[in-house]
Amino acid sequence: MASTETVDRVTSTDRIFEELYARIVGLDLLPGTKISETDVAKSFGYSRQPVREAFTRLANLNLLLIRPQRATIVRPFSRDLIANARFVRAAIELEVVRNAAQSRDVAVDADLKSSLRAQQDAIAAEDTKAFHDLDYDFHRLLCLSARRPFAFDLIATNKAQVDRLCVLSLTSTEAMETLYADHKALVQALQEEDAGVAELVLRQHLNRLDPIIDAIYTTHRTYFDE
Amino acid sequence: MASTETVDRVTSTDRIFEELYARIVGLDLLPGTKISETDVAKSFGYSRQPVREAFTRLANLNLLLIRPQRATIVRPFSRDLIANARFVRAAIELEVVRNAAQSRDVAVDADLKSSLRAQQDAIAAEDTKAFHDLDYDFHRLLCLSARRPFAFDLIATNKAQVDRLCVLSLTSTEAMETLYADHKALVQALQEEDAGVAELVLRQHLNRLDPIIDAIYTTHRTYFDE
DNA sequence: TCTTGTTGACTAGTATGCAAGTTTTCGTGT
DNA sequence: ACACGAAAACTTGCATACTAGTCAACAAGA
Repeated sequence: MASTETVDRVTSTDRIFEELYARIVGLDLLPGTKISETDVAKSFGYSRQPVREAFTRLANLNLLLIRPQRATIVRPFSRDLIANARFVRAAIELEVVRNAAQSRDVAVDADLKSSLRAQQDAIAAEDTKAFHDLDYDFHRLLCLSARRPFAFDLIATNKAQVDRLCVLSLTSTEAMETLYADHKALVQALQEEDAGVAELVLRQHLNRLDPIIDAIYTTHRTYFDE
Repeated sequence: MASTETVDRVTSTDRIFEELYARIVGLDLLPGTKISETDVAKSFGYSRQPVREAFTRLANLNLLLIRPQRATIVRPFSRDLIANARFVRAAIELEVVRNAAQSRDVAVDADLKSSLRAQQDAIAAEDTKAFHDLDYDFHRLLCLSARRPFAFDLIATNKAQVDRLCVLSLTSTEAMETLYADHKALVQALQEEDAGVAELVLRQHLNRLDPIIDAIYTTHRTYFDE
């Protein structure tokens, strides 16, 4: 989770963390699921120790809930935590686009444009998975454009909280087109160095999650902790 | 570091973490200092295990640098990391005051006012330590006022990176008065629900660190990793 | 004197066993 | 049948031993 700048060396802990992270965010492991250090250790063929360290990392990301002497569970959704994650992501990304609008790294412009084209292709192919990946990359490029690459780590962390929820909601073609339009408008605002418009577009973009999250809350309340 | 909402139970890891955290941020442990799991374990009377877990927590906060099979050191200052921490803190806190200006929890107003008065007292007494604590509390109150208490966790985390640096710079009475004036102007802007002014005041407030950090960089370059 | 190779004292990563506390199960008494 | 209590089967927290890799000191050679 971007704590060390160099790759150094991949440890058992890293492998276990990556695997569990993907399974939790991909809802392969549902919220509330009990998950035992011993069991995971057996299934991976490692001892409890690296599993334990992977668990603490995941708990730091609010993906696991570890309680002394009690079973560790995949953290249920929490409207508070989701609101917090969205707040943080919005705060960071808004400052990113404000910075980008004022002093942009034009070397990234080509990548942004090419990302937009690829997004169009994904929409034409109705490939929601590809579009999701491109969306991830687009927001990463925004941070690069503002010369704040590190900022994307925080955005990604908080995005994961919400993404885990949104797996429950199928993305329609119209939704993708809306998001694409936002992206396009955002790039244009940045090129025109109009921080005000960029901020407005981004706020609207991020707020599009509101109805989706509300809908999931009503249909999947069992996965929430409230 | 606000990963679990309930207090649950204080573990050995918690105690070691708290102690080391205070010593690192207070510069009792200087940047670059080698710090061994075994030695710390001995001095605390625990085994390596809880020390190890405390270390990983501190590494997550960018206060320690852990490298496989190499000595763990107190993380040297890094202008990049400091810039990052300041960026994140600014982004969060700006969004906090914008929210506060639009819909404020008036129940916190009394606390803000009383904090301002206490700050005046600390200045009169030339008590920099007390003022620093009050400053910490003031910014916490701002988050409460915006109904975003959790946001302060992130602010505090990133503030710590910078605070660790600023211990090297003695706070003068004039500096305190400037900061106090900022605080006062900020509260007034919030009461007038003027988000624009509040944002400007806060940006200026946070930017007052610029010359201080530059000065420390020139005078204490040995503590930096560049 | 300077360079280089070897050796030994470090380091963190991992495995495993025990302790302390929680949850579940199941049998007993009403 | 139901309530209750004891015990067994879990859980994580912590201690300790071992492994593999890094670094520093020092001796031998140029």
